[in-house]
Amino acid sequence: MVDLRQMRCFVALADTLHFGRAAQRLHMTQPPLSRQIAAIEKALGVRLVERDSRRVALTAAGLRFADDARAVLTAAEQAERNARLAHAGELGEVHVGFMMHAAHSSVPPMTRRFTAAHPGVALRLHETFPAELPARILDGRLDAGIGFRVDDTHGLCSRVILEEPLCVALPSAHALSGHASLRAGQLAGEPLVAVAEDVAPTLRRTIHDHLLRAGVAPDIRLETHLQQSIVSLVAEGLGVALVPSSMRRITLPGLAYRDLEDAPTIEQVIYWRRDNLNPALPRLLASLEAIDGEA
Amino acid sequence: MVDLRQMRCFVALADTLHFGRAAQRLHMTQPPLSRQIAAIEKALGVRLVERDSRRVALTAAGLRFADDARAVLTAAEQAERNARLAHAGELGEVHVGFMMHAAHSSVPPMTRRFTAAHPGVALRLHETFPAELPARILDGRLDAGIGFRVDDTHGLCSRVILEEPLCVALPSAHALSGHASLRAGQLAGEPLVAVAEDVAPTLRRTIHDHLLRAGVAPDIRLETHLQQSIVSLVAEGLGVALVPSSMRRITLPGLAYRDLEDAPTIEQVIYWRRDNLNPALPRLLASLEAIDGEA
DNA sequence: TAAAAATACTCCATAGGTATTTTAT
DNA sequence: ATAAAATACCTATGGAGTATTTTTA
Repeated sequence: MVDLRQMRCFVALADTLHFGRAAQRLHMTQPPLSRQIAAIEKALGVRLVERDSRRVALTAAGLRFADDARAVLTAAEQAERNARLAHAGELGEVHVGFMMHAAHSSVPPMTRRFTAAHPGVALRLHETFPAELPARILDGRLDAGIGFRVDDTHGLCSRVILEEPLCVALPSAHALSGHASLRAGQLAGEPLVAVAEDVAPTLRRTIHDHLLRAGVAPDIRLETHLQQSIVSLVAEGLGVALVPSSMRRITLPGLAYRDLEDAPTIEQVIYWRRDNLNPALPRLLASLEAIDGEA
Repeated sequence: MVDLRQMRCFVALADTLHFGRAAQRLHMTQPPLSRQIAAIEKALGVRLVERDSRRVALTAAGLRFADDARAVLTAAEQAERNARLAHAGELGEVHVGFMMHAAHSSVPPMTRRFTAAHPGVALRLHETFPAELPARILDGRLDAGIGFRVDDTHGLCSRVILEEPLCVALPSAHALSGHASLRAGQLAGEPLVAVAEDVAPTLRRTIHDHLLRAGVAPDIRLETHLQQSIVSLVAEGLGVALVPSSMRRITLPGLAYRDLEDAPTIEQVIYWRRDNLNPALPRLLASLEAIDGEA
């Protein structure tokens, strides 16, 4: 079979149409070049060059092979370059799962920074149910996940990327919506909408503790899996809720948000498998530095 | 630089993820394969495979390189295949120039046959002024030309592909158009339209001789370069003409054709450079066998 | 006759083989 | 203890160099 060295020989000859000068360009002498060309023709069983002592000309097959060989050579160079780029984390893809509410806080600036800094790496964003995130990271389908703090048990690393206060989401027709800001105590007796315990235990506990400290017994009437669902239900007048401030980007008819005085904060973290060796992952983490506050 | 053999080694390893089995697939033993992989990694300066005595796994760069290497290998195989096809005249292109009136006789069946029989060869048809045909064939821009017989002087070969009788083109308002067919003698005194002497000497001479034999002195009033122009001028009432029968395909308002009794025939030939080594040219010539009469 | 490609012969780099060691579970 | 990759060492194929011959305009 014809190898790359032989293709390089042939391309040089096709370019120069002169064995001596082609050999010179290849940093070799003429005789081995003649032998390589002969070897190629023998391997293919096809005459590629018409030559006599005065003239070297490509046959139709030679013309074709020159083109194809050039393409193969550039593809081979590209393969090497790509391998180095992939190793440097500048070529490839990163799969990031995120809980939907992050789409309104950390995800947009992260995406802008990362794609600008590393145009060769495709950032694949996957909207994912909170409960599925750790599993998909552990089985390798995702490189990283963005969501609420998670128990760092099973070989996952994490880093806080955003800390935001909770605020109150309430029906705009609600009596309390007349106030510019609310205290936890004012929520006494209100039916609450919150995420299920197993979906976001930290958030759930934060809300619980804050209300208890204000002497309010939490009365959770409805549980959902997504922050989206919470505000939808609130907009329908089915209760009030404490949600991360970035949810304020989502506006719905009948829905109002109010600041919560002395609001507890909730952390948004990115986590990934400690032994993930996608070279683009460190680049992604770097793009998340100092995003806090930018959102 | 990484060569094709090394790429084959790497692809086998990427496919099997096992040095021993990959080596087996490559018809070699494990140690040289290990060395080849190490050599690739050294050449690239990039780790492509994470391995220990239990597990072999590709890195991100390795995954990328495996894909690219596969592409390079198939491109290399394609290059070899293409060279053989081009040699066999089954891949490439043939450039054929033709005088316009051949577009209505030999060119259509030739095109149909050739493209059906040799789908890999692009048949490039070039409408060409008669005077330019031999020059373009001699300088290599055309592989072959289709037109009237030409002097076989300068290293050109030719073959007759069609022999067709002349017929009379005359204005439909002309008195002679009342006859179903005409004899040469009836054209006595009619102003004639004909191609210029230097454009198609054979045709010109054939017409001339035929009329003279019938005792008619040719009265050529207008000379053109193309058969098209002749019938256009005839349609405008500027004279009558003797044209190849295939011109009857061209109908114009005011234009009529009539058979010519004892009509002389004119040959259509294909000619090419004797030393043309386009392997597709013999295929083209073969496609022209027995076209005579089919048009 | 001269320019250029082909051939003859030599040497060495390297790919592959066999035997063995190292490594991690 | 075992399966599998790495290493050591050897052999031989083949690619490149030098010198020379052949070819054709």
